[in-house]
Amino acid sequence: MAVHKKEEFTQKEQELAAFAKAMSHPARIAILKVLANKTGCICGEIVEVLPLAQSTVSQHLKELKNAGLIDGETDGAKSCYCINWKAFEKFKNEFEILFDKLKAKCC
Amino acid sequence: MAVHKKEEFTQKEQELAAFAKAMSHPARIAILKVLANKTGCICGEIVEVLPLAQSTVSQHLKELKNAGLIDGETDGAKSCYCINWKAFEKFKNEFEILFDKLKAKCC
DNA sequence: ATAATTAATCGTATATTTGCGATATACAAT
DNA sequence: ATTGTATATCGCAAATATACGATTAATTAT
Repeated sequence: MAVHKKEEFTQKEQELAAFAKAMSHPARIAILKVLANKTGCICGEIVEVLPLAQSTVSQHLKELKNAGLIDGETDGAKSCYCINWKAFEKFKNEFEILFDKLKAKCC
Repeated sequence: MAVHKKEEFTQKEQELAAFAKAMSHPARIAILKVLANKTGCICGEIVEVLPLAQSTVSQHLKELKNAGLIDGETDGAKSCYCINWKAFEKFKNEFEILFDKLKAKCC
């Protein structure tokens, strides 16, 4: 795009969009699923279950972390990731504010 | 990307990702807001409230329609759009299946 | 019939995303 | 000390997304 126009929108709109963007790739959905289906955090096990190169998975993890959807800490060779449920709660609420309360008027 | 890898993921994962992708731009969130805040469908009025060129808005509308988030019909010069609430319901359900039922185990 | 209005589409420039191999880094095991 | 293992980062190529102006198509107003 020639110029960025994203700044022209409201904070909430940008937040929701950024959240959605983080979930806009099946690999990242798959990663979230793996994390959500386990209690607590996961160390390793993520690269193996995905049909992608290790570097690619690492990149997707980084994006999810940047977006705040997951927490992750690296101690040397190993690293652990887990879902940031608080962030999901926030997203869910905003999503509901946006739509649920208006559903009665549905066409 | 050199090769498409999206097909390697499950149908559900791809659906959720596609849905999220449609909402991954603040302009599209803003459009959905405008549509959601009115009863029924809206003819016109959309281009004026967005800080984007008419052609750009039209493109965003097309993407939302392709993703199934909105319905739209064009009769000549005018066109009308409205939210596809059924699609939103579906997304919301899948989203909840993915996360809500697991929240109890939260770390 | 002509002009004005509305909205989709085309062509194009630029930015971002996706993906991988290669490399780097950090620790663990031998 | 050397080797192995796990993961992050770099650099690149290809695909997609974003944005706009110009054009087109269809309708409405004059």
